[in-house]
Amino acid sequence: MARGRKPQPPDASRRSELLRAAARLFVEKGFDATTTRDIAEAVGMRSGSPFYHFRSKQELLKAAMIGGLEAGAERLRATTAAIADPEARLRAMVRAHLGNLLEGECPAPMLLGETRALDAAERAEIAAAFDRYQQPWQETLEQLAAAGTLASAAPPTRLLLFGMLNWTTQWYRADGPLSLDELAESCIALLLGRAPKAPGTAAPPEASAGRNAQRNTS
Amino acid sequence: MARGRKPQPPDASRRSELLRAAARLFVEKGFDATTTRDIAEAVGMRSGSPFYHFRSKQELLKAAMIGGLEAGAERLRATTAAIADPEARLRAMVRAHLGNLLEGECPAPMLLGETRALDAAERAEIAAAFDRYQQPWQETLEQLAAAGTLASAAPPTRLLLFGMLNWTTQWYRADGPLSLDELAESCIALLLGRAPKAPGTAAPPEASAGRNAQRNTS
DNA sequence: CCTACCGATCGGTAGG
DNA sequence: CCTACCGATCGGTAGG
Repeated sequence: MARGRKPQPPDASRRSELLRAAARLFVEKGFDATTTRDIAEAVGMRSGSPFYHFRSKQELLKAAMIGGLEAGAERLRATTAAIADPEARLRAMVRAHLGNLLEGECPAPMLLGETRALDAAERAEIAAAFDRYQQPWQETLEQLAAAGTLASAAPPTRLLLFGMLNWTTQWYRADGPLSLDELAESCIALLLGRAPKAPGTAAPPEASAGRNAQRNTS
Repeated sequence: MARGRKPQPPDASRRSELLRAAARLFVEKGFDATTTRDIAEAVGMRSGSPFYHFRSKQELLKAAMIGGLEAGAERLRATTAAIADPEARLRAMVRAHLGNLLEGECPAPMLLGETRALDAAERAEIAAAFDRYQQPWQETLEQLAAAGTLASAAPPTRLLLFGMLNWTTQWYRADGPLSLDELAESCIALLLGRAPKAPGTAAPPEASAGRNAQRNTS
């Protein structure tokens, strides 16, 4: 009787520890700037040992992205499937996606740019995982368009929405003045053409007094 | 009489050749994956020569970003300043920004993530250049909000809009079915809560038949 | 999973 | 701006 939790060949838990450490480091420092030694050290291994679990650094990235996307998709489905009203469902999806993104649960979209380092076949696998993640979104957008709540659900809409959401990783700070709930509400408001209704989001129109409070990059 | 076009110390044209090559390569392959040898070769120099013009690889990145942002801001101002109607002005700004971004004129926002490689002082300089680029946007958004055309111009609005626009670099393909003008129109439509009015943007609500035509990543 | 190590590459510099 | 080069780092492997 070994001490593993589940009966699996080498040591499945070490493998997923490596994956989580790799994902975190890739987000923090980028794929190229993260060394396999960094990853090994983060889980208490020696420099050569990650290669016992993964053939290459690229495979670590691929596995981390696909794993993260699938976990995120599952979380999305779980918090969303039971909601019948499309607007309420979209609100929950936006909130869940921002959580995936900004609370460290599924930073995969932040790593999209790093797939440059992968070859075509690996990129295709990742693109398929992204497709699965996006599936429920298009459906909900079309329901909203059919109900007249959303002006258009033509293809660019979903991609522009993801842009709005995913770009938050470039400027949102958890210690800033905006909570995740308020941010989600702002996204919905912009998308549906309404003023945000959550408390505290609004600021007097003249605002400014030192530009904006949020960290200010593009 | 030397053969330079302008009377400047070392050789100003070689310097800007290096900057343009560096910007292009950094966008293509990322900062870390681009070697100073790549950059040298792109302008026909030997491996050590870029360091005659720039102290370090980091300085190349910093100069390329700031130069690109200032050129882009100038282009934005030029195509925009004379337009009095705020909605028409925003439309022109969106179109100009997408041109900066996607037609290779000012890829600086695509390099935002690469500033990880820089130290705090360099990042601050770049943030200041981004601020200057964003200045005219906030004003126009506030005019639109005051006129009731836009639901809210509170701080997140501008950042969410930039997200929508900047993320297009992750999925837009010039050889796809969507022209830049149509894309700009889609952005405006989403922002102002209207159906896109340009020709060809719309697709029958059921669309699909193989997911979407645009390259499909988050 | 560790020890020991290799081959290649890279940013940067000396010295013209 | 070139030649020649250094020191350091890095992904990956052999061989247990």
